[in-house]
Amino acid sequence: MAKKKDTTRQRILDVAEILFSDKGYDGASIDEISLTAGVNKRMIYYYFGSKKGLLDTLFQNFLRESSSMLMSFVRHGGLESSPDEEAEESIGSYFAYYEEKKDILKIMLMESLKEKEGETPLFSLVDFSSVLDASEIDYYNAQSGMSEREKNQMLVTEFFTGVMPLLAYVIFKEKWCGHFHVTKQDLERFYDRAMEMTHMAYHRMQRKKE
Amino acid sequence: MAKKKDTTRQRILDVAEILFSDKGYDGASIDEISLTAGVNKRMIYYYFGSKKGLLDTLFQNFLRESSSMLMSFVRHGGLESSPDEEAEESIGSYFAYYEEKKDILKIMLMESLKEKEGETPLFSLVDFSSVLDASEIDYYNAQSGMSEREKNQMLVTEFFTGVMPLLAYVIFKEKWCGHFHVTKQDLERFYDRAMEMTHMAYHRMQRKKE
Amino acid sequence: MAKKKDTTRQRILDVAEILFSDKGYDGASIDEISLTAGVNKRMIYYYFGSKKGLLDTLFQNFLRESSSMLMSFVRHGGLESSPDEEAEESIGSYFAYYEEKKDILKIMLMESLKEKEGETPLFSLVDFSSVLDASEIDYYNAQSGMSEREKNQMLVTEFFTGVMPLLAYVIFKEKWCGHFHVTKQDLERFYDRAMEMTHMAYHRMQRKKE
Amino acid sequence: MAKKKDTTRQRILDVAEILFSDKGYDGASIDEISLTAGVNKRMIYYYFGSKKGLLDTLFQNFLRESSSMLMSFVRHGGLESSPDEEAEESIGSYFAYYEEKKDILKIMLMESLKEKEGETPLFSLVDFSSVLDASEIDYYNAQSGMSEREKNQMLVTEFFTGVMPLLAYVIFKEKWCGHFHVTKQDLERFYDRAMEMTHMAYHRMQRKKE
DNA sequence: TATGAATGAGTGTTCATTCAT
DNA sequence: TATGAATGAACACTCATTCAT
Repeated sequence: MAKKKDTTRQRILDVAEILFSDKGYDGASIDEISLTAGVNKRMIYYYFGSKKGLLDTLFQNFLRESSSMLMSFVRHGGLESSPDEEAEESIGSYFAYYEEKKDILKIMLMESLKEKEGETPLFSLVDFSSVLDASEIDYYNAQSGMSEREKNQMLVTEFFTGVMPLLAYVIFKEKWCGHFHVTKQDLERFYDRAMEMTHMAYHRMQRKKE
Repeated sequence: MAKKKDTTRQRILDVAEILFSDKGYDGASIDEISLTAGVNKRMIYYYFGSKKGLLDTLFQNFLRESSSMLMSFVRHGGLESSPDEEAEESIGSYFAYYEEKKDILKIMLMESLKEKEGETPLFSLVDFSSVLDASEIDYYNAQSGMSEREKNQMLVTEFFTGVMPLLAYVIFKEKWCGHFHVTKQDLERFYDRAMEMTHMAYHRMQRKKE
Repeated sequence: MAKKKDTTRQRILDVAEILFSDKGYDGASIDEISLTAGVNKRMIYYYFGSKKGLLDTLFQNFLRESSSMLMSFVRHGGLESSPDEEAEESIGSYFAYYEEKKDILKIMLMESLKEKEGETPLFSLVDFSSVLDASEIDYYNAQSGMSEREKNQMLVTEFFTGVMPLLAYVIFKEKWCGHFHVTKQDLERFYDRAMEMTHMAYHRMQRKKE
Repeated sequence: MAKKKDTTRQRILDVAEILFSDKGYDGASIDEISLTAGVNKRMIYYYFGSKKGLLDTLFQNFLRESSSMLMSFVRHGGLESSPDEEAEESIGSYFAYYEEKKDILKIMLMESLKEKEGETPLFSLVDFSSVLDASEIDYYNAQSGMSEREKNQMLVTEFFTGVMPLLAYVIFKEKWCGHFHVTKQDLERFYDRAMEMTHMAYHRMQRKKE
């Protein structure tokens, strides 16, 4: 049914994701997006209202998709309550997901760096409060047995020593290989090892505590 | 060195650093920079040739300054060969330096995210080869007793699990506090603790090995 | 006459009258009209062919309505041949009619100000030739006993010192009250008095002559 | 001195006055103005900041010019305190001034018809409060011996039965001649006669009263 | 009667850069 | 060193109108 109908809209979204990621939101022009997508410029305004509306749609689509991942992660008690093998697997799926979504993640990082609005889209990657409703949060809090302080500590640790390195890795992978003359396979080994020795070591220790 | 002579030039540099940091290189216009700095637009071209030249000057000034820090770090054998207290101190000075230079660091991150040019200014933060000459590098390599592979592993670990978290912290500090409703002091404690449990734990282990 | 049939068409006309009056013909867009009227944009073209066609329909509807008023006015010999009380009453109905139709009158004034086309819709307010057929005009001319010159003088006097002040009054009423801080009631009294002392005084004198 | 310097700016103003008058503010585009004036489009923004700024400049220039006329009119006690011949002469100069400034007057009328902003530039034609300072107004009030109510009555009478007819006359003169097939000379006679019998008659009566 | 999708030309505005002095 | 004036190309966005169904 929605075949012919959605191609134009979807083609715009696909092209916008690539161009925003490559040149930044400001650097990519409506003209270039419409030209690359092979659609009339006006169609972007027909479907998304404005350039900002196009960006917001990209973000919302991503959040809708990724929220299920974040929710299942939270519901299963995070990494700490799982046995080592499960945790590894969970990490692996995160790794793959970030690889797949690197374009939109890069756009989110870029937009988060701007000073103007209070919005910092990147925080949505670790902020369940935006994806769970109040009752779920209460339930989770009760079950996890963590104080507010412990929860904040966990968020900070996850974001700055877990998410940010992974984000940087998927974004800078190619450039690093080119600059430092290493193969992709080697870089992946180095990165895995680095995370193993730092962030993963911390998670292992946390699990032992319990 | 001259005084009157440099005020115009320096004022341009100061304003450009702030505006590029706030709005991005593309987002800040020559008109706005000259207006904010209170100088004639033409002066920017007189001193820096182009908008790109202005950005390059900012980067070069930063690299000239920070290279001495990186060099002394390298010459003393990195963190591994130092006793714990010295290492702590060294880390502390890094922390303070990044705080102070957060504007230019943010610009470097932003520019590094762009796809077009091969340049990734952010890598200069860990790449001694750009700051040491060949003979020094040879000497350092011989002295450190590290294989090429070990050196690469170290670079990756430092960049992704050391530099990136710190960079993210100085850049997102204010925004994090606003979004998650924590005080600056608390966030700093959380961040310190996070780094302690991950990156610093790894450094401690490295030092023990030797 | 049909009911369901005319709602869409009529809704478009109603909205167009308001929006053209508020923002001018150029300032009001087809998009806004269709959105406000809650009808599909294409319907405007179905019913009126073009934006210009919509405007023309508004004008024609008004002229069809007002022509009967103008005709009865002319047939009864204008204000001059009536006794004072009838004249007063006639004036009063004009006043009320202009109040009621101020939106369309305002549009006619706006369009009359444009230079391009030869059309000056506002003139239709005093030009019986557009509303009477040739034989009626001949009959009227013979009966009134006015020369061509006297007729032209009368038209000029009516339009510039009768119609224009009334038009300006209904259009600028609200704005005048806001700007000069007078109540609507006071303004109406001032305006009535002004017309009494100028235009009405002239009509009284004309009646006395005969 | 200011010769070469002012040509571009002045040429823009001249062309804008004509095009705004012919096609309306919305109907005349920046492209057309710059093209007709033979200047680069950007120069309009260089000198006036925006299209609105260009319009405002036109209005301000007119007000600065005409304010002296309005002030001298007010200072000499209006028409009422002058002998008949002087009054006639004063009226004559008004007539000529409106003829000369008909373009800008037409723009002011057009803009006054728009609903949006509270501004009604046309009112400035009779509102001394915008052109005199407080002490002058007080002096004038004391001297004229008019009550607030009498002053308001006078403003209303002047605007609706004096200014509006004259405005309509200078704006619609050509179109009237074309539509009703009368010569310019005849129309002027008709108009003069109409004003003589209405507005001027009122002024004569006012003067007699005193 | 009705509609969602599509179009090309045009809107006001801003860009980094250069000219002449 | 400094400056006011000028430029062409690009920017995001809107216009009245038409297509296929």
